[in-house]
Amino acid sequence: MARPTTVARVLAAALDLAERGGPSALTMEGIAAEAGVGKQTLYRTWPSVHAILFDALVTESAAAGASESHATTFDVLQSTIAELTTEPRASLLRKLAAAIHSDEAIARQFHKRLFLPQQEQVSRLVAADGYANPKTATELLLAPLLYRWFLRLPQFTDSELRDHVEKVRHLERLSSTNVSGQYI
Amino acid sequence: MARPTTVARVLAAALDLAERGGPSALTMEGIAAEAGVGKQTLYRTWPSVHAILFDALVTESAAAGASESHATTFDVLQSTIAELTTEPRASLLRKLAAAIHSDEAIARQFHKRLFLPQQEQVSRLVAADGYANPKTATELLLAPLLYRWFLRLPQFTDSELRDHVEKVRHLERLSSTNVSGQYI
Amino acid sequence: MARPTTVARVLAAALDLAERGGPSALTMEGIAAEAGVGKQTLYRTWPSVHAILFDALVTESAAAGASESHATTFDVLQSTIAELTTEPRASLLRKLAAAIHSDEAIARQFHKRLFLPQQEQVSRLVAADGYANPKTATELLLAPLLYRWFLRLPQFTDSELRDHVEKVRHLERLSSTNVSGQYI
Amino acid sequence: MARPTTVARVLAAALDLAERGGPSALTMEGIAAEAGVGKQTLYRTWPSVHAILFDALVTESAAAGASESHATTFDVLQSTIAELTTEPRASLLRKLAAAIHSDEAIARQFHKRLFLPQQEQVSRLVAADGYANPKTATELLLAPLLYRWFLRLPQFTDSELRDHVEKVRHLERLSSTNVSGQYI
DNA sequence: TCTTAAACGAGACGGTACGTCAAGTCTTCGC
DNA sequence: GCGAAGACTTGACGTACCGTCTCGTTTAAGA
Repeated sequence: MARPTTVARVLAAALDLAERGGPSALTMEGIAAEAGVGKQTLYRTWPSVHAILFDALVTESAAAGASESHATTFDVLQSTIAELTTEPRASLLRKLAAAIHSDEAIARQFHKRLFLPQQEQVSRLVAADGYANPKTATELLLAPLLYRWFLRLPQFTDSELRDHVEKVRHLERLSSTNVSGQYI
Repeated sequence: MARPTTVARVLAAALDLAERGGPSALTMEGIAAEAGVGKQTLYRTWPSVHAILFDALVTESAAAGASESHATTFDVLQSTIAELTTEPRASLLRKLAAAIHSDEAIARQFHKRLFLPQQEQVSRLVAADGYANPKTATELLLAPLLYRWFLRLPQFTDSELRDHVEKVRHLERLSSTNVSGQYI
Repeated sequence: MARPTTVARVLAAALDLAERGGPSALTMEGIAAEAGVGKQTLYRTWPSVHAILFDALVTESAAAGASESHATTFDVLQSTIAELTTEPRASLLRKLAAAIHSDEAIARQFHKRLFLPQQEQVSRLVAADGYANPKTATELLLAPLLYRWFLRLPQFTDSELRDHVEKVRHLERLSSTNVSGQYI
Repeated sequence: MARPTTVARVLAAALDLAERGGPSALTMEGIAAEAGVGKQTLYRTWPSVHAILFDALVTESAAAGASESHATTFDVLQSTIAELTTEPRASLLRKLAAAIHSDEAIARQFHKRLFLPQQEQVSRLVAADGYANPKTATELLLAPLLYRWFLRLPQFTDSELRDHVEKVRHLERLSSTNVSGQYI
């Protein structure tokens, strides 16, 4: 519907504002002004600021990430941390995260479009590593990262992250033992 | 500064609105109208909606919780989940959580006034249980709960929660073994 | 420039909208949508809504009126009233009348293309009736009609109109007497 | 409701804009900006631009006119013409007149608050002059003035106006004769 | 007991952003 | 390659809250 150049200008403006003005600058009016675009053009294509942010994030991922194949669980988590803390992505994510708490639909979108891909990457590696319960292992691996990001605590350093991965690995080996006899 | 009856009316109004209208109804104007109070009365006592919410949450805790002494780690986590999902507390927490993402000061307040008490309760029990690293154990226990709340995933059922606690307990026993030699 | 079918569709759409939606529905966008035509097609042929309305009025006159030869002054005034009060012409005229007050050019067009013909028809009859001052007589005859239409007062009934015409006729006879001696 | 100083600023701004920018500048946003006032302040007191214009006109009348007692019919009509042609009143009236054609409620307000007082002044003088039908005489006197204003024709000069008044006076004397026998 | 200063309700105020509508211009694509 | 469809910028609409600021009016304590 919208012309490609217009879309590009809008998403670039969103990224710019995220980096320069912080999350509170990410308003429909602000983006329109920054992009040199009418408000109606925004509303014609995106129903809300959040929709723009999703597109901006996806675009930015496509541009930046460009599918590096991560070798290890550690690498994926490390790059997840990078995503959560590097601007402008961090600002966009914060803004979306705020919206998650007022609108369940946005929560679903966030989960599906932004979080699941990350999660599945971890899951695949975890499964390849022979964990007994890849699903819970993935949660145990990722949850503390998100927990620290959400509460704005200091993130894992590389060595802490390494320990964290090791710990969960051992846990899962233990679990598999458990399942096979000791506790059932 | 403010009269006790006024404070009570305001906090009650905040709780009412949280339950009835969802997080988006929690505005200064809405609370003032609901409480039958002038806006300036609100601003005289609280600098922002968030400050009111903190007070409302603390008050509600005092009224409801009234310091049950939880015997086990499981019980504490179970009641944490209840807090995260029972109205009106859930709505207030969502609203605050949203603000966390736009204001670091609120994040600190949230962490200090609402989250740390919970965390320390867990920590004490965990330490009493003889975990080698109570701090990381606490994080491993709590993070998945918050993770699911944040992403609005289905929360742990009682049996899942029991498994989760067991898993972390074994992990920490293993870790302590590790530390003493096997893996280093 | 525009194809005859397009022109017809546009003018028909204008008449339709005038009848159905009242004067506020007569916008470029509305007419384009109603006619199933791009906006640029409108602007290519007509510079403004008003231009379309003029064309629609002229077309409608041609279709409806088809030049009945009115015998008497009374008949002409009666049919003038009918024009001012019968849809869809009434709505188009109201819309144009509104524009008269913001744009002098439209006032001139209105006067020249829509009002003068009416006026001259009256003038001819009045002159034929032997009035001393056909010009002022015409004004005295027409002004009250327009005055009532403009202020949305109840229009002349047939008998009131008959009295009105009689009164002006006598006035003019008196005037001619005056002119010939009594007051000069 | 609104504070007197605010009202004064708003009405002054409306008069200023009418004089400087023409009728198209008389928008809610424009007035708010010119008056240095929030839009909500306008909407709190007046439902529309037109309501502001009515107030501005009434205020301006009160300030300017200040109840000159007109001696003669001619004087009243002369001052009516002045009102219709002197800025900023002329611009405000044009703007209102435009609205009359899209909204009947405004027509009623216009008639009641702005036109009737004028009309009654004429009526009183006409009745004092011993006209047989003061109501129709008033209409005959005023209609041509409004007619020329509406169609933006040149207004009556003083001498034309004098003739016009004389003519209607004679007409009415004739009418009274009629009524008493000749034509009934 | 009376006064007096504060806290109060009410809500006007200047702002910012919302989401919508129409104006008039510019671009793309199908016939 | 012309013209219909419609995307574009602009600007006004009317609304919701923001945080500040008067207003009188309680209300509670000290004189």
